Amino acid sequence: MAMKALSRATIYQVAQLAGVSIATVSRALRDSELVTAATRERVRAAAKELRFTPSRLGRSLAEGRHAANGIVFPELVGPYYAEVVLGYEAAAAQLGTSVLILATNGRTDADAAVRELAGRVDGLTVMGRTVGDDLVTELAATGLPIVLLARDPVPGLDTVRAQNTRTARVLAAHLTGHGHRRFVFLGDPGGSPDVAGRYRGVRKALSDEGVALPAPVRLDGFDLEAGQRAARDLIAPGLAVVCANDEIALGVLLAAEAAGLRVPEDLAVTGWDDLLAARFAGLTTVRQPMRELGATAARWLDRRITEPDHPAAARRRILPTQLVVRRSCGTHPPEVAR
Amino acid sequence: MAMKALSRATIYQVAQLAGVSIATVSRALRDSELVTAATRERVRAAAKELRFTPSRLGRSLAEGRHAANGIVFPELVGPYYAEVVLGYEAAAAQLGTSVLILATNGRTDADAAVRELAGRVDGLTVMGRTVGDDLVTELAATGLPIVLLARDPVPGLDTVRAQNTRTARVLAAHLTGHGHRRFVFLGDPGGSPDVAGRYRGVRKALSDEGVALPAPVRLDGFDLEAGQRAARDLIAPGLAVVCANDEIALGVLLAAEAAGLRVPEDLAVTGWDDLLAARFAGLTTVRQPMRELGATAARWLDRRITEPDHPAAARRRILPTQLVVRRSCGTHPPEVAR
DNA sequence: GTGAAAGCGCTAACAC
DNA sequence: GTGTTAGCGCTTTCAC
Repeated sequence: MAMKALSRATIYQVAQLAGVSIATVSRALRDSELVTAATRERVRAAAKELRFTPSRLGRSLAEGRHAANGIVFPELVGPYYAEVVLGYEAAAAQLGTSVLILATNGRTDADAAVRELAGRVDGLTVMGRTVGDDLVTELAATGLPIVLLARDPVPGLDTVRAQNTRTARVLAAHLTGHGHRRFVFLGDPGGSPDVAGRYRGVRKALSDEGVALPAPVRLDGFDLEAGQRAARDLIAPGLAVVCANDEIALGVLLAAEAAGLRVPEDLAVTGWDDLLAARFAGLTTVRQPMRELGATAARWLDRRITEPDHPAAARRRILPTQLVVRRSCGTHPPEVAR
Repeated sequence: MAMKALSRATIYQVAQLAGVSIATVSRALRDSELVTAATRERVRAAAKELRFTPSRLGRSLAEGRHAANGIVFPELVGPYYAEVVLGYEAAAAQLGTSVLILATNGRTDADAAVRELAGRVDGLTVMGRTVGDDLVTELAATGLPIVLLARDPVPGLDTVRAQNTRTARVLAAHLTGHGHRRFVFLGDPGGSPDVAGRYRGVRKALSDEGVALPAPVRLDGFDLEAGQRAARDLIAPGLAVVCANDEIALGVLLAAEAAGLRVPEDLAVTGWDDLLAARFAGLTTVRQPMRELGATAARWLDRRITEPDHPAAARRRILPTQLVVRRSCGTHPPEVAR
């Protein structure tokens, strides 16, 4: 009987108890073919009695790998990033690797935090507006596998993103189809590559129809309050407000209600992401495959990690997104569901 | 000029380049007082030239600590867990530790995954319905600091949770105040300690007023679809439907609409969590301090890790929650805002 | 089949 | 002040 297991047992103790060398313990526990069934059993029993679990640190140091990878994202507020991270974690777990998360979240020392993270993982997924391309390039140059997610491509690196520009054009066309001619875009294209793409798409579709899209209205955030504040001194009857994401759009909806403007009769509003709230707010928006974004990044990264000798060309994938028409974009025939 | 930095530099290379021993490199880079300014500079320069960053593995192995801790949660679906995890990450980052996340998410090998995670961290936060108390106790017995989050206490371990029972009583009283007398509870108390507390509170408050609460209606999930399905063959005029969380409640709302029942005239519905969608659905619910839950757990865990010699008694904290009255619970005077 | 021993990259005693 | 050296806990040649 083992008396205590307070300080974790090491491979040496198991070896001693089983009457073998540490090498044999290592082999036996890893199901190597080079051990007798009898020895294996003896070692197993000893390990069990001592409640032995190999030290991750010792193992990683010896193997030269962490069996973990990291994801860096701007913030976990709002369901969007959460869903992406969940998809990532689920895929990584399936591949047998642990996940370290890092939210840069307006942190001033984001670079340092990412560098630190880089030292703990076999590869890194870098999302959107977190750190600059220079750091990404620098880390990639050290041989660290990196996948870019929802972010402008960098030569030589895999990139996964969602369709922005094209669906934004569809969205804009839908709005002009409703007869809208006066537009504003709420959100900072400089704040995220995704938003930049959406802005471009809307502007393009509008200019194709001879409608001008003013410069984007930059907000001090991506959340509901930011949208609400901005909308207050902006909204007016006849306007179509295209928002960078759903939270902003929901803020606009609240502001409109407060101002006594009806949506969509007086004001059209659209979002992006198709959050749960969008459905209940009757918000026209664009759905994106959030989990799939995360899962794809995790799988690609794993491939880069496990096949380092396979320096395949950088891959790029753009996952499709989809316009979801609800009430907020204009008056529809009655059969249009919520 | 360093020619390449493809394979990461080690402390030995820096030592050689600087013409000192590895011990001096270690000291210089860690701002030890035991090095001349001149030496320090020389080492710094060499390290910079080689783009040297100490190996996390080597360092952790030598120090005997990971400088990381983990959080285990059931799933990241729904904004609730995401917010908790964000609060956790933010607090941990401030304390200088990395965060490993693990979503058990219905995984059958949750125990194994948690054991594996336990080997990578200095401490663990275990949330809700993930793994059993037996495993938690076992891990705690090895000396691993553990904090329980949104989960029934285990002797000797710190526990952080949100107020459930008491606010549930307030909620139920509010409903009877509206005149409701027929109730159902949607959600499985066995599926989460939080839900169990909510059910207890509602039942208690009702029985205090001589109203009986039937056995809970167990769902096959905690999401919108589950609520929708369950509501279909359940809802009837005059019923007050108390839901375990907002997503279920939102599902009920959709089912009610489909069935041609008006809320709150024909049917009262309440949720729990105060998701963004609840606001737009006019759903009466209970707000909980999600980020604060995560942040508190992270801070408590850090304290346990950094002060192992301080075997303070197990702490328990119940963070307050708050009833948010909207339209769905009953007809209100006009001044009740959304 | 099994053991001895050499690392993996660092930190921290202990010498000088 | 700086260097030497012994670990930290494992994996993996290389002998036997």
